Amino acid sequence: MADDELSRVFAALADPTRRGIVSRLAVGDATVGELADPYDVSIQAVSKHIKVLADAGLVSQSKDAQRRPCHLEAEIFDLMTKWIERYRLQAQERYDRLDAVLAEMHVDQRRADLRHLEQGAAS
Amino acid sequence: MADDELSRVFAALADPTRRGIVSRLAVGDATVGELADPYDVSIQAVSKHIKVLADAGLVSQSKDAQRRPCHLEAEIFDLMTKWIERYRLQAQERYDRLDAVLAEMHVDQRRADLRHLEQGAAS
DNA sequence: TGAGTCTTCAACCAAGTGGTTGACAACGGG
DNA sequence: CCCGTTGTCAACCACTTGGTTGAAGACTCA
Repeated sequence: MADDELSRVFAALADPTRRGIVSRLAVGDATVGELADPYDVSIQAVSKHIKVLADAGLVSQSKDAQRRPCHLEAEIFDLMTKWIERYRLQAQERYDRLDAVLAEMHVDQRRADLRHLEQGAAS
Repeated sequence: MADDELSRVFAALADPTRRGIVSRLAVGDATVGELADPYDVSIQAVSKHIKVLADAGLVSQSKDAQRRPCHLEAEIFDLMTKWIERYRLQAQERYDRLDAVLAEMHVDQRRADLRHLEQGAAS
């Protein structure tokens, strides 16, 4: 994986455990232990997942005694959404233009049919 | 990487070369060779990238003699967008509620200040 | 048919990923 | 001050990934 930001964000979300952590954090902040609870992997593994999310800018951690409450950084989603929307819309416009071309072809075809009918009637 | 669809889509886009291919395809369909042209990796590597995108449902390929024109399947973007929006909005609402709470605290603080002032004036 | 073009398949390799266990740092409550 | 709790770091392992090269399949054209 390349180390640019967009790559890190997509890669971070390409794992169901990490997406689960994100969806849990959308409800509210939580400690590493709380986040690890639903999963049957070690707490160290979850700690690593959180590090990946933090490196991607999706999550931040603060200090509360020996606890490290995790917080979802929702702004970073915009980066993804913008990238996605750019190409989704671009592709959509292309399809719309294609539809327009096809519609125009149908009009032309109808005109040709009409001419053909007229010629047939004349002969 | 887990093999569920959302994971495949995110993982597919977690690579700058594959995002480049997607952005090229948003302009219009292209053959494997055309897609490989801008990159200084082998055509086989690009063919593999296209396979990853196809397995994620982001790209489809048709047949034109020995060519395999690639086509962007924009609908699959909706899957991601929906996932992202769900948690982005959920988090946003939470922040809005927090803002409301903070605003209310400020109001309470102003009331307390006011009482304090009144008491100070009375004493 | 035979040469040339476009693409994929197969085998291989270095580097990265997600998991483990063990050690340890940091902190709060008896 | 020690002990339990919380979390990270380090080393290791199996597996995946992104790249390579070489061969072969599928097709066109002379």
